[in-house]
Amino acid sequence: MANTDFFEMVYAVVRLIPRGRVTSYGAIANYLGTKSSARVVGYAMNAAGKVKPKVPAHRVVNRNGMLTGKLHFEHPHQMQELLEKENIEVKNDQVMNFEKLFWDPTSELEM
DNA sequence: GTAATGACCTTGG
DNA sequence: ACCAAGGCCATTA
Repeated sequence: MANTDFFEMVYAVVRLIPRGRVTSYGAIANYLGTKSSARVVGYAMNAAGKVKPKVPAHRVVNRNGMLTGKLHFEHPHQMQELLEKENIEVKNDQVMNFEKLFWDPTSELEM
């Protein structure tokens, strides 16, 4: 039953995120054409851990580069750990050099 | 079917 | 500059 194609779209983009790179909900929503539905993107991440294959939701942060969804992970500290493993510096639940590591699908994919 | 919530973003005071 | 409120889309109760 075609589970919300919107979700799969989000998953596809998130899975395309290069290693050591991060993106924001609004960026994905914007790429999908529904920048107003940034909340829905976040909601999609809610089921990310239930979808197959699993989606690297740890590479998705809010516009401020803050790990807002880390609390929603199976293990809150896991998100920061994964990000650090990707060579990404995380301090105070915030991604350092966020603008530098920011990966915008609209610019990388859609161009 | 209506109401409330949410891993957000934008705009107004 | 900082604080507050609204809007959008989908899911769940």
